[in-house]
Amino acid sequence: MENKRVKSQPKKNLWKPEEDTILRNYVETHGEGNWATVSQQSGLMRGGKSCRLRWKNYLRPNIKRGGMSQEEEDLIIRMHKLLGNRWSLIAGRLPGRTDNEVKNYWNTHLNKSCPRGKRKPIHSDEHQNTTITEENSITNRNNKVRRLSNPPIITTETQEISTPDQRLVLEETRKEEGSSFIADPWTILGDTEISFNCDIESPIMPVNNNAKFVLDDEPFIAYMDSFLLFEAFGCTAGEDGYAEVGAMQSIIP
DNA sequence: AAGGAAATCAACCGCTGCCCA
DNA sequence: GTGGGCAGCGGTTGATTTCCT
Repeated sequence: MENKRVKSQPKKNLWKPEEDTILRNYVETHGEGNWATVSQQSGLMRGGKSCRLRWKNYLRPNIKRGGMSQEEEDLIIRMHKLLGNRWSLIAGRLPGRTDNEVKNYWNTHLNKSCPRGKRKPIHSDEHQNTTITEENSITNRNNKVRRLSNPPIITTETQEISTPDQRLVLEETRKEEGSSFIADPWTILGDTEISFNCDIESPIMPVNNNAKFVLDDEPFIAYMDSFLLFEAFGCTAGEDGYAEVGAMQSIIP
């Protein structure tokens, strides 16, 4: 079976090792970008898009291949719940993973209402421990069910985080990027009700409020986090530059 | 062993947004 | 202001692999 691909001439334009070498050498010499001219200058009979995709998804340094870890899978699930099919943003939270890979992984491993099939899962032991048990919940290794969506609760002073999952995502972001809340803006109100004070200080939208969100490492990621945070919670900049809170219902089904 | 069904994933396609002249 | 070129993104396709009967 292994040799099928070798024996039969592929109809699709799969990349050959020599093409990979040419492209890799070209990019290492000239740098990324100008994909439209790569094919002409390198001699590759490929379109710019194809070259860009091949480089981005397979040849780029630090690309991580192989099965997703439990942590990565968890993160994908949570990020997808929060962001939807924004694969590039989700992949941005997974070092070494590409949007294409994340998308494929979601479609083949995670986006199944009724998991079944003849094949063994790639990580059968992991899938055994993490399964989507119903539409809005996840069972983790410890067999604890985490609810993924609850009706949002809005108060006048603070915005409620409708799901503990949303807090997990943002807390993980904080941990991973070395960001720090000067004062924890989160307030747990009950089992599933968590309050978040949306007065946030960030590199792109400084405000001087009681709860400050400071991202001091990796400016780009911090920028993205700020963006995500503001986008996710419907924050917009007010006239005075202060963050204003929009309707959270708009992002929560 | 053979054939069919299902799963996987690399690659392509089309659309959108940004940049620059 | 606008039109062309390019990069990036998400959706889709289809070849290949794997499993079951």
